[in-house]
Amino acid sequence: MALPEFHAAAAMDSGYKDVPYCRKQKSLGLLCTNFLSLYNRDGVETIGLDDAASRLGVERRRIYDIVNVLESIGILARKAKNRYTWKGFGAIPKALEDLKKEGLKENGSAVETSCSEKTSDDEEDEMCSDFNNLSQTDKSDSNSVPKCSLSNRSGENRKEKSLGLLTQNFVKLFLCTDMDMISLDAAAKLLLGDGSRNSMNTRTKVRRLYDIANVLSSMNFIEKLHHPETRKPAFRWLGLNGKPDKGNVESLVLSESRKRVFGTDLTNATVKRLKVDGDAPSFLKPHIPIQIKQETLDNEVERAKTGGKSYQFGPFAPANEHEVGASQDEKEKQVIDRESLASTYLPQYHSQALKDLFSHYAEAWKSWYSEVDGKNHIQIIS
DNA sequence: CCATCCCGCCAATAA
DNA sequence: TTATTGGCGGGATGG
Repeated sequence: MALPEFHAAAAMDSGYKDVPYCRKQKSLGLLCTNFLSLYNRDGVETIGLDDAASRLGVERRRIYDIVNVLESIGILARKAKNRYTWKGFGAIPKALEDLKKEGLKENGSAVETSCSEKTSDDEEDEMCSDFNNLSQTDKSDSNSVPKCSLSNRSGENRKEKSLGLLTQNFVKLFLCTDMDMISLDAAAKLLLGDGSRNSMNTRTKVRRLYDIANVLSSMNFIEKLHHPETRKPAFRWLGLNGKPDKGNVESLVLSESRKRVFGTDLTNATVKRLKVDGDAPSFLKPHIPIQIKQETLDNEVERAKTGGKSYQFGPFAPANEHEVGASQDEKEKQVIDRESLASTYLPQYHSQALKDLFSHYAEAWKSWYSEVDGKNHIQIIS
């Protein structure tokens, strides 16, 4: 094990002026999009972390980030070590409703903040509604002080700071409160157990929130915009649809907001951020061979679906045509690595995939509507 | 400037 | 113990 390394130093410059770096291509948001387009096909039921990492060309660590937030929204579920189960977008409505219920119950009916209408109301400010923990996975309690943690011998404390939980709390903020535009650092202060008089704590929290916001944005559950009056950037909850309100048809799917344009390259990876130091041992991971066809096209992002519904439901329309090779994806481990790595793996989708992806989104959203349709679905504020 | 947030060290946890 | 998971925050990037 360890490093089988193809220290052929595949990537790493060596003469090509290629992309200097470009941070955007490595964002969590893009990674999430790629992750989704890669696994949101029919036939996928389980996802191997190693597989995901190598196919997406990123380090393991990144996969954990993505997977954690996706799980907190119900799209995935941990099945076992190195393995997650794909639940699909259809599981989201329920997950959100549960979150809403939980949030509402936790804090004693926080009603609303009818504090007049401060001209150009801000976002948070005071209001101490700590959406603290929620799950106490400990059963054999054996007398546990009802007191709030505090000196929690490094126990649940770690979990309380998990990305997943933070994500849920962040979402609850939108679902259970009347405020619909929240700035990250408002959210950070608000979600901080409360205290949070430390700037450092907040800073860290905000960093995490940025991460979360990025993946949620990539799925269009929230959107970043600037506060009308205040230049302060904030996020708005879009929910399961891109923008409800009035039966306007317009864009049932992401209007034209893509914020993060999906680069021309569907895979992240390749090229690291050069270290402070010139050289670079660079043999950490087998990285991805620079295959990437780099077709110079597909920048029209959300094309697809020309007004009509080309696909016909089904959980998710079959990616009409060819393999995907996701057939044997149930017993192996990380055998694939080396071999497949050398060959081509990644981008066989490209624009085609993007089209499918968006079509799928459209269908998925429609089906969610059916589920929570007339009922008292999630609808915040007014 | 400063809002964003990637990278990856290294500590908890699980096998 | 080793392998997985994943906090955490330095500091680069992009506006």
